Amino acid sequence: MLRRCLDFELVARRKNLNDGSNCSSSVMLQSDERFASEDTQLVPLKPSNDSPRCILPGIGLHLNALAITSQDNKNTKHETLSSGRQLSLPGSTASFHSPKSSQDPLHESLTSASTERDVVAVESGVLPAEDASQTCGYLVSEERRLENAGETESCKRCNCKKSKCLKLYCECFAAGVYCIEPCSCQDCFNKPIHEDTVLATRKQIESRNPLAFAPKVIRSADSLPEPGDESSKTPASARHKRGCNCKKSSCLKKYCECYQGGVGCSINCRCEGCKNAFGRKDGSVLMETEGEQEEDEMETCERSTVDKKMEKTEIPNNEEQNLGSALPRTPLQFCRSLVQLPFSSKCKPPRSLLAIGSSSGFYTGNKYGKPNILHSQSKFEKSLQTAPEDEMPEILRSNCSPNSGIKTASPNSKRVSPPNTGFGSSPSRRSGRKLILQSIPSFPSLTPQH
DNA sequence: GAGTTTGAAACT
DNA sequence: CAGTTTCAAACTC
Repeated sequence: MLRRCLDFELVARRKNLNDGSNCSSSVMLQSDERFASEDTQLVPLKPSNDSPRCILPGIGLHLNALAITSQDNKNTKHETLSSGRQLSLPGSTASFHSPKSSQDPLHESLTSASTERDVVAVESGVLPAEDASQTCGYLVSEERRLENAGETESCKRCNCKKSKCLKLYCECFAAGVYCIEPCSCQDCFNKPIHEDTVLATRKQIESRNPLAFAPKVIRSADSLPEPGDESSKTPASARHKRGCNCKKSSCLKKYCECYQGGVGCSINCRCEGCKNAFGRKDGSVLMETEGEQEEDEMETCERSTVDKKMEKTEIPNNEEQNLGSALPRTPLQFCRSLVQLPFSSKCKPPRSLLAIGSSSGFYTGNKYGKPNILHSQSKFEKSLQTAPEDEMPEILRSNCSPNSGIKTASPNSKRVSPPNTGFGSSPSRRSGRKLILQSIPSFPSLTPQH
């Protein structure tokens, strides 16, 4: 069901966005396709577009999906609802294997397949109406966001010089997508042409750290919200899987992965002087709407929890003001529950976001500043909330929750201990991975359940 | 745009 | 596993 919901969401967006800016529409479409492809376990793709990162479709999904989608979007745009003409390529693996010098072709093929699926699903009415309704708010926002992105900046990707884009230093590689045109990397091996190398490297990295390509920000299972049940949302539900280790940034800058992911620091963090606006390691939460303000206002951080509570209530108001719209207020919980922020001016979605989820759509190149992230997210949160969790890999849920989670890795160690974890069991994650890497021995059992 | 800072990733 | 180095993003000027 969850998966279906996501797909639906995507589809809906697609439709809505078709008219939107190129960027947005394309992105959205991509995501859709991506999902579809995942379902089918197709392999993938390569991101073709410029803004794969701008929008991440969701949860648990691999970035590759995005990549794929980007092109897909384009394709879909035209074809979408119409015919499923497409490719001659048989979608799946076959396409993946054949490295084509030009990425587009590959993409196209992959995309097409997925696209069709989406369309079919939609048309068939497989998706529940509910989903659609939930998605509405999101869609609207998304649309807006996309527009903004298109207006403002073009998405930028990696800029690797020495890593050959084969290490986690490379955002593209870390996200599981191939580098594409927008990248400014040098000696890049993260391309379809070097598929073998990429896969081998990934395997190597995963052997060292099975969760290396897993979403960095996860939501704990216990916080799984019921759809529409805001009360159950827990601010702390989203956490960085491994925790940060910030020393100087006070977790107030994007150097901090927790902050970058829009989540609060947790007990897993080894940060010093944590002032994370999304939640401090000690459990206190700063509710400032404007993250930047927070930086300036140290006092705020020092406020007692009581004060903080007060802030929480206030926040929503701020949002409204900022947005100048009728956006629903965002309960504190809301802010935190969602995961990622759309920080980037560059359209690059927080990595973790991608994984987590659904929210991906939210992040985008928003022109809003960091703080805005919250705002924008809040818009969608309601509708989206359910999705993220759904997509969350079981493994993450069960093992990675802030409390139990990855703790395998002691709070002090960065590296995640190798698998014995139930990592492999998570269908969603698996599927995402599959898209990218055809198959990874280490996760044999993962299979998308539909 | 160049240079600096930062912290994750990689290495020893 | 701790310490160090490398790296590229984030940030500053």
